[in-house]
Amino acid sequence: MCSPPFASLSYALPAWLPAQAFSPGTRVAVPLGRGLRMGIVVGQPKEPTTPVEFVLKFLLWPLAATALPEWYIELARQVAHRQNSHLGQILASLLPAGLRTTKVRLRFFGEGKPQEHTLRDLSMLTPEELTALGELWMAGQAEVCHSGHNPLDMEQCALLSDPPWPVRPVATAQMRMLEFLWEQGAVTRRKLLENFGKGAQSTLSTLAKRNLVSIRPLECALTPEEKATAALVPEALPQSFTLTPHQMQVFRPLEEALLQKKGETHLLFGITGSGKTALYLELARTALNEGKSVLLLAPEVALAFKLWNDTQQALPKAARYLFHGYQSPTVRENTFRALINNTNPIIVIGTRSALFLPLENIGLIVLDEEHDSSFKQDEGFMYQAKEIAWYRAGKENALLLLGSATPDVKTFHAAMEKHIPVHSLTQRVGHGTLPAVKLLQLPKGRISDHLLLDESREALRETVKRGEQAIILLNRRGYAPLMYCLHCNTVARCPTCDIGLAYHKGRERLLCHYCGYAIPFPSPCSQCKGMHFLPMGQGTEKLEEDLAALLPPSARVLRLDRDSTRRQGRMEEILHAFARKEAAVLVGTQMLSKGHHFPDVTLAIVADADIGLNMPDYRAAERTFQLLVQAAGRSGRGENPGSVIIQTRDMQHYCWQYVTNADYEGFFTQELALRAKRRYPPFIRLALIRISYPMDSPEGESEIAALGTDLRAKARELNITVLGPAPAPLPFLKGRRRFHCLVKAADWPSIRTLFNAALTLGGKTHLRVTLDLDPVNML
DNA sequence: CCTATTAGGTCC
DNA sequence: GACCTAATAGGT
Repeated sequence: MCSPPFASLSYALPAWLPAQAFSPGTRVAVPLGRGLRMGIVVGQPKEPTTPVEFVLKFLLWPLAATALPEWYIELARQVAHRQNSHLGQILASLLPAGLRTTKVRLRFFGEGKPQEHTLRDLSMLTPEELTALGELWMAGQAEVCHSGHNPLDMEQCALLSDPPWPVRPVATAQMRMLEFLWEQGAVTRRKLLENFGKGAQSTLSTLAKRNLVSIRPLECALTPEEKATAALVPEALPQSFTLTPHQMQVFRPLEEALLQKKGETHLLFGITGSGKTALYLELARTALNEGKSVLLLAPEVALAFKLWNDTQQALPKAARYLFHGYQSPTVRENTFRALINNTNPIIVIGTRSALFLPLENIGLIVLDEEHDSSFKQDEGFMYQAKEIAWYRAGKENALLLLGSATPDVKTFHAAMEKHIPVHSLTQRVGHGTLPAVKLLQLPKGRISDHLLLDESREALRETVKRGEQAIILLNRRGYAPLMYCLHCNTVARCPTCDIGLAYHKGRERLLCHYCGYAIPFPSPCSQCKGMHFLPMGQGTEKLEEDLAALLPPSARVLRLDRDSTRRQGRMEEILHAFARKEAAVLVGTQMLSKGHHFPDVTLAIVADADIGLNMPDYRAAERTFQLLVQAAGRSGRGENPGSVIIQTRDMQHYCWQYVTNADYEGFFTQELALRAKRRYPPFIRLALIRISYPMDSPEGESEIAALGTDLRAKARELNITVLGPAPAPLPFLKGRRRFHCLVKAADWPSIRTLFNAALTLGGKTHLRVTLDLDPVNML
């Protein structure tokens, strides 16, 4: 059952269709209660199990002639077990929306004109009539029509410009709709109208008339933006994918591992700019020649897109599919359908969700930038793509290749322990050498007007004067992270999260980065009605503004962060404009540190290197190291040598010496020693039990205490360490009070046992308790 | 005493 | 999630 109650229920095989029409994996319509539901046949017990306590209902009708492969159900079963959730729940989140609906019409081609039935119609027919239709179905004389042809579902609404929008402040309906689209991205017309109720249609058409919002038909393959970008690429990225002798040395053993089909995992440890992509593509070619399919995964859409374009160049004849979470449901559904029971060798390129496509006959799975935290989904149903990829590769006897310049400490530890073979690329392609790195001391305590130190500013001016490009990394979006009211000496805070509101100048809003709460700005202080505020600290928006004043007017500055890329296709536009040298400087958050290839960038500045270092997370140093090495790797990839400036308040931190020398192994050794001493992964298994209750619930506090006592008692029994429950680093969020329990154990099963115990002991309380194995986000 | 509202459980 | 039932509060 793929909608609540998500349970596995038993149904009787009907007389009107043979059993093979309902083989495992078939999507079926079944009666439930007095309605109809969509479900998936997960098995056929040979003999009736227990004596029947109730009368079974009949399966009504299959929703497709081809079933999902059995391994797919097994994969879902494994995931469900690990999450300890229902199989139906998992299947529901894996299947694209169109395959979960019962709103279909069945068309039967008998004698005379074809007859159409909805499922509700079918459930009213007599067994004799159904038998007649069953014969047509089995003879292939029937089809399933998805009634997605309603224009409401086929049109997509998207913003055409960034805020602030030229709308009168009194036009609240228009403003709300624009804000909604900004938050949600492109949505179907139905979704938009459902969210705004009556009058929405006229608001929408006004916005469309004023060219603020576009209404376009949904495309079935690529969105218009994607097509435009794909067409742009050859001129923007003239890259060669012929392997150098150095790359060949690494390619041979990997090729051999691929051909042996033993389901092995290998690590490709190659410095930034060493041409890992060329190796992936050459291996993909090998796999295709073997008649095997290939799955190429990147941590985020922009990088998946880059791989997509690279594949186009290197393997123009291969059948390819792009798949990621920002595609429209229709596009994703089409890809999903096309892959069911496909046996031809094809390449699928995408983000982590592409792992759950029903792609078969896989010879190679690549996880590029394997250390990236985006490979873990940490909301909804949580999974680590690396584990799923490992499972899939094992089942398919495919080669799983993990690639990174800064591997996950856990992966590298496994490699050092000889569990995974490592292949190193130690030279940059072409003339590129690794950039020289310089550390600069930021003044302690005092908040200065300018984020960039004189030396950084000078280096920036020089770079621009030479006609080269620079990138500046600042991991803080918005204009200012805090707004200080000069009248009552307080900071504007989010009412539900108690976090300082960040000022976003372009949007003319103060907003909470954790729950999305937004208020217009300027507006009077909520405490004292004062109108005088002092922005504190600097975000990317402010930096962009300062740079415009610092540099000659001819040197344009572009900004890449979550705000500037909200509109569909904007990220590609910005990256391509920068690649085409339409701007001299690109300012951005960590988005810009990842994988992009700009040959003319010779300077990378990390404006505030300490931001990530002070996070309450045992991986803070690892993350910072990875981020900085990746960012540094953007510099000096072309003919000219590059340099990197890192501004920090804490010159003494052990992280920096390894960053300046790009010494991964040195960092690894020190980090590992620290983790062994402090008992952190990879030496133990770490999990986080998140507990929260509504702020207005008076029972919460005592219930937490009771649960804590139970947990610790159970933990002693299982020989597990439990710390807490303690208030979470963000103690209030979205109107809930939040607590954490940090769990350290020797293995995963005992943690799961503990958690299940906690759930039953907790029983019916006001608490919401969730388990996060190997948490990525510790806030 | 009757009806409107709601919390809780079941669906095969 | 949708729907049914039992329990409860509020009104006549």
